Amino acid sequence: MVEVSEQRGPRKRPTMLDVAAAAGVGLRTVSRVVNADPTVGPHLVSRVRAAIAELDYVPDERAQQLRRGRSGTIGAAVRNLADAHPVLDAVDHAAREQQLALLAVSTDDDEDREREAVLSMCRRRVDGLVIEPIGPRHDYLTAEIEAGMPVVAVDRPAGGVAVDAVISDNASGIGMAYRQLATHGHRRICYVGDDERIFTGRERAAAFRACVAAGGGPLDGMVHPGPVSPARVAAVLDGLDRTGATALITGNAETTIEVLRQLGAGAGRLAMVAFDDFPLADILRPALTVVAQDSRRIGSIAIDLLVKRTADPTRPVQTVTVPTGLIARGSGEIAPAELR
Amino acid sequence: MVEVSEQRGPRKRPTMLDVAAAAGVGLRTVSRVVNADPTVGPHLVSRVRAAIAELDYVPDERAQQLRRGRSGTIGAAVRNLADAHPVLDAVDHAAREQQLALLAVSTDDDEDREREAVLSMCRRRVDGLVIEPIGPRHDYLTAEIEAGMPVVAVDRPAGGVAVDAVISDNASGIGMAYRQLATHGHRRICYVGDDERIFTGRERAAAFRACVAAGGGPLDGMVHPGPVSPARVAAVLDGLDRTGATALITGNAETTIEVLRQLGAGAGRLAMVAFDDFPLADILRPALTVVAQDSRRIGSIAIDLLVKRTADPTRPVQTVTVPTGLIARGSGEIAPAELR
DNA sequence: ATCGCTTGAGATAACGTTATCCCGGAGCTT
DNA sequence: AAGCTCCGGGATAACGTTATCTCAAGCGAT
Repeated sequence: MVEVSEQRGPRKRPTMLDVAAAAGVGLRTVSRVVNADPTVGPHLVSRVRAAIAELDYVPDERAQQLRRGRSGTIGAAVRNLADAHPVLDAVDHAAREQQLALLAVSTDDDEDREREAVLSMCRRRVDGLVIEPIGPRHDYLTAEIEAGMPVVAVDRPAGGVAVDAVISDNASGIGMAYRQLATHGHRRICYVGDDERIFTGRERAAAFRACVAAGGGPLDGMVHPGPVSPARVAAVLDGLDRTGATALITGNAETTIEVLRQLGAGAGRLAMVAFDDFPLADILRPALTVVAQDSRRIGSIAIDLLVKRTADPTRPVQTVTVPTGLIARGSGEIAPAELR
Repeated sequence: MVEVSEQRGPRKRPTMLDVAAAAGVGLRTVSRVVNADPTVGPHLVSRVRAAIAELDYVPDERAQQLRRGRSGTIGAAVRNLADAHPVLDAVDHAAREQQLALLAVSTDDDEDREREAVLSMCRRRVDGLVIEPIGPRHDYLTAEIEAGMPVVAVDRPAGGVAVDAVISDNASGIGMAYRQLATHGHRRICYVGDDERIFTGRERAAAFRACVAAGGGPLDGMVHPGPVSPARVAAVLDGLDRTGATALITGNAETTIEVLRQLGAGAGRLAMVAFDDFPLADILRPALTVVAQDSRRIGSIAIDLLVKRTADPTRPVQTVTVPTGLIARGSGEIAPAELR
């Protein structure tokens, strides 16, 4: 399983001083050329350029960062790097436009891990922090924020500390899901989603209750927030017959997938709208109607907030709510009579 | 859409010198305490600790890096951050175990973008580079490698430069897919996959041809390498009837998804094995039989190679091939007679 | 012809760490 | 009791940049 071949040994890296010596100019002049300072004569510029090429000189950005006081890096602590993460991708692209590199770590949905990762990024003096908060409290950031570290929370607000946040309009999303099902004739609609100890779980369950109350449908046995587990999902699905529910709203992607897994071939036996879009949702049969978050916009607003706060650290903290959108694909447009 | 609240202004960050002054000790002693040097008396240790807590001192890792000569960071240039990326996740976890941070950039499948991103990481003096190579040539890395930068290519080998690589056993994977279909009675098997200008596309198409040749089946009109596009996939699917193919092997996830999208409800009309596993493949109907790459292992081997090369830069360059595995879920186990 | 002003370029001091060197005092031997 | 080692701790010089300051030369203006 292992092929072998050869390689040369390493050699020392040239520094600005080496370039200066090779070009026969002062250290500062090399720095000026590297930074495209126009006050260097064209003759010297070309001499320095030649020396740089000759020696394969590559400036050490760590030293630049130290000297300049900025790291040109923003840190992103996201829940997961393995699964699709459109927000991270948007953050990556938006950061790149600002000439910022991205230090990415996954928090694995672990509170301690998040703290550790975030503080590690602070030690690296990143120019800003994008956090998908896990735990309820983020006091450990207080000192950093006071020291001027721009922080923005995405998806959920941070607790116990005043930071900018970008969150999806969960209530409106649930509202669209509910109305879509109601419009297609469903009166008994059930909701299963995340634990209410989690911000999004809390918001979405609350919004669902409000919809039912407003719509006048039955509420008893229809709302199922809680930790995502196969057993809990199974219990909810079993309960559908008892309550006579003909439609289901799932509150997050994880729940959605577990529901789909258990429904299997019986996916057509109830109407369904899922919170969170995901790749392949359009390939399922029936194709899945979803409430999609505008990840690209969330990411770019996050970076935008960071940049703005960097420019003006005293600006008021704000929470931006990004609209969600319903994508009708079929599963939510089945009338009760059409269910098999 | 915007809520406003308040925040305090920033304040200056304390340095080691400030801590030393506050604790009434020498600068060096603070450094020793921070680095847990045992040669500091317990009395001073507690005094320094108190000063650190008092001032909210956080060491500047950039300065440490500059002084120590190592950045404690490895750079990963991957094709895409938006989609699921198990290798990146594995790299993240493996790096963490080595106390290394992860600088992640997406190359967006663009050759120039890759070069730019990689060189940017070199300027940051990352301790190692994990690259999912895009273009055919990576000569731009020569100087860096000679300067001692450890580099490992994943998924595909790098061209024109001697670096370690971790790649999946594409040939064996295609072999398993082919045999699985053959075992279930298929004689006319078709392959559609990536462009042969791309390494994996080339390897997998070649392996498929070898399988057909060995199995004695028809080859004419059965092999369809090329850039992934809806039109090309449509053409291939149309051709299935003409050639009488009863089974299909797809060469990468992108192709697989396009095929599934076009098959829609007709997914049961041919047997299918896909190269590359993806989330939800088990939820499709029929559930998708796949050849899965061992992403976790690829990622951890990549970091392992980086660490080893850091320890011994003169060690021979090696290419590690990681086995792939067939996961039978149904779509590949349909006999020709069962096709509807 | 001298003065002042612009322009190009070098010397030198940071940036915030860690490593090297050195020193003063305690504890030991002879 | 003097000389020795040992050890805790401080002064100071790096690490590789950029910013400030200085200065010499060139040049038009009075």
